[in-house]
Amino acid sequence: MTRKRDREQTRQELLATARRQFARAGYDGTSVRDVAGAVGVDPALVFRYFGSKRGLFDEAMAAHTDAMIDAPLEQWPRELLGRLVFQDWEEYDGEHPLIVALRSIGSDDERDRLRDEICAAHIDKLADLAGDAKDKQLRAELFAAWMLGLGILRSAVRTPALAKAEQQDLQPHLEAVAEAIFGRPIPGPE
Amino acid sequence: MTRKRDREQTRQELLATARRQFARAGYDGTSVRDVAGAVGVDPALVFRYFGSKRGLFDEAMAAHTDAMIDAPLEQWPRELLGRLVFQDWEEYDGEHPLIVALRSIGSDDERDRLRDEICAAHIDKLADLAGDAKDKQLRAELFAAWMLGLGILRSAVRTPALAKAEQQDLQPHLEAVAEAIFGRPIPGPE
Amino acid sequence: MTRKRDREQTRQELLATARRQFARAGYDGTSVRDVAGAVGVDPALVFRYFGSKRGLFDEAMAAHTDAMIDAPLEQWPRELLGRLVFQDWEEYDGEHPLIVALRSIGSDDERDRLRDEICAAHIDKLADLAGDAKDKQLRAELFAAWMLGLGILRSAVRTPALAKAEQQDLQPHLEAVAEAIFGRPIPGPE
Amino acid sequence: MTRKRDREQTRQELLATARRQFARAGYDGTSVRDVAGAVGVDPALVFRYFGSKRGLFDEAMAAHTDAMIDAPLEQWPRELLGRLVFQDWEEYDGEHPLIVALRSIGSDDERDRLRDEICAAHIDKLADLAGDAKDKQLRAELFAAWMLGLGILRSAVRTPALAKAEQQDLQPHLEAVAEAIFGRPIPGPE
DNA sequence: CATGAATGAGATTTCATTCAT
DNA sequence: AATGAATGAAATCTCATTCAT
Repeated sequence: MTRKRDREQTRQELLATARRQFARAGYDGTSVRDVAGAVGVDPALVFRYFGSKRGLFDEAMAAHTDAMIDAPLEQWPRELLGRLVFQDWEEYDGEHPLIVALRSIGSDDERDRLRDEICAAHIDKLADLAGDAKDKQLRAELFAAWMLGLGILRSAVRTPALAKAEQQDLQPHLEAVAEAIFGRPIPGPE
Repeated sequence: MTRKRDREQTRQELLATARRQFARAGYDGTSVRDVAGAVGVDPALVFRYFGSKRGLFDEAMAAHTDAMIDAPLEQWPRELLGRLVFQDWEEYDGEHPLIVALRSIGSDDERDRLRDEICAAHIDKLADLAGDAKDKQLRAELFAAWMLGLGILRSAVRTPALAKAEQQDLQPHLEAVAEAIFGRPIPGPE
Repeated sequence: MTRKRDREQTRQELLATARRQFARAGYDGTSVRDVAGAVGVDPALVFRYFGSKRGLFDEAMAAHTDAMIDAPLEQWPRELLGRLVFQDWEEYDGEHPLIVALRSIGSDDERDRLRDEICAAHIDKLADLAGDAKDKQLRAELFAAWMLGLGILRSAVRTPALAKAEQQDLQPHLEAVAEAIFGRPIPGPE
Repeated sequence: MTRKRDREQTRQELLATARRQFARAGYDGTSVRDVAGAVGVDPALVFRYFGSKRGLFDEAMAAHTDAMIDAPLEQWPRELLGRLVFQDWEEYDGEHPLIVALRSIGSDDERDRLRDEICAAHIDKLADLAGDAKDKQLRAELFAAWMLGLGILRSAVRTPALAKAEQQDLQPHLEAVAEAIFGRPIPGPE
């Protein structure tokens, strides 16, 4: 009955389970007991490894934010569409991690941290697509807003058309909207 | 010494306070005690009036979903922009009620209810703007996604450019994107 | 099975029980569960009434510090001997409350508070007995130290002779020591 | 990378650290983890070496009770004053070990053990100073009480005058009180 | 022998909620 | 109809301690 004594493996299992549970039920709706129980270890272990419930949450959510986009600027829109909207996020129980983060904001500090992360990771780079328009930043945010909205409607609200759409169904619309927002054509896949 | 014995007034005060608190701290972050305390009544009253904490939440959030848009079809985009993005939502402590709802989803049933509400109130009508395109519903959802994303970025994430933008700053972008999505020009204000 | 609903009575029972338990087992050795259980109420009630475990402790211990000595200066030594040494402290399970307090110091702040209380309640007044000697304060502390030591040896350590001594057995020694410390005779009971 | 493998050295370090921590924070306020951590070893080692937390405590506290006073009877009062009151107890973080012991009494057995230790080490011998008075034992306890009280007031409560007094400031008072208690002059130094 | 992964019990505290008055 | 005393469940977290490695 006693678990295999493999720290790293146990840690990873806890993180994976935490991701799913936090995604499904939100921060407050998930208890450390739940997570530990699902993995089959004692809740105390969670505190040993992650210090606190929040520590577990942060580490679980941070896991997949790292990966930077490494594509040429022109392909960012399509890349973001793929990443922010058409991932299946099965690790997060089909829930969009940004929404999980959004749902789990519990203080202004956390809100600020989330904003800074989103800006740094997604928005700032987009501004370059607007050339030297005076409202570059705004345009970037307009586009990011669309991505975010699409992600939410598709994965959280599960609106009928978006829920069953595939990425290629959106490709023409993507190009049209990107051109409308950035004021110049953004080439699609050649 | 005892409170004004005006049942209806107390109910309304409880709802108004609940709206603010739920918006600020989320469902789990708000306690019945907080709400009752802020109004100056006994928590037990909340249960007499609303049955349960969830009952209070539902009634508080439902209060302002009613108001239907009563404008000609062509003005829906602008109307929605005003309603979903550029409201100040002071009743909700500056927080977008859709986000409050989103943050408070605690079960699949609640998710379904939220979806149906959003579709009925905002999306279905938009589809008519797409004329007889075969992906009318999708286009409507694409546009709704943008609105939603804008609202979230502006009021919840508080992204810099959007946070200080005024509705008129977005008007040209609104027209461009609407045309891109619906495939035909949507006239701006006269 | 449900308790009589008398707030004040319940409060007093909790305080009385808390006094005994804290005295017997010290602050850390006593759990809120224990106290509430002994009174037959739910632990949550303790928090409702006293805010925290510390709140319960403080109120329980403060209960009997108030009573000020209202005797002429010359009778202070005998009075203190009665109060600090020859009380039976049955409310505190036979334990000297100062020792309970001493045992329960958990931080420097608490130490400081205890010192100030002891000085204000017992020591400062004693200084007047030393007339205008330049080390009045020191003499007062020397005498207070004796009282304290007697109380501890009698009630906490339960040293054989002191444990079974009566106040009158100490009276001659009290007079001798008081005179030795304050440099002048302190009249006994006439 | 692994610690110096000197069992005895590690034991001593653990004991020294334990003394300080127990003195500073009390028995309950000190965790095995703290002690082991401060020494840089694994907590499990503490259990190997000392069996239990209580075992560590007992051994740490017993360490310095041994040293017997090896002076002529007449010099005991002054000797005790030096030992019980004017030690700096730096090993115990400035805290009087008797108080540490007092604070850490957790059961009646422990209380009994402490009493026997105190009597054997300090009180019994003092009785001889009272000559053949019929209340020799009581007088010895009265004097010991004073020492104890002084120690507590000086090191635990940190009463102002005592906290900054030096041993020589107390010498005349010591002689006066000793004479008052034992009924005969006790010669001072030299 | 020593390590450290893992445990189980228990502590304080907070909440939604019920029920006697 | 309204109050507030009381409850029971659950949550986070800490500790002493054990046991496989």
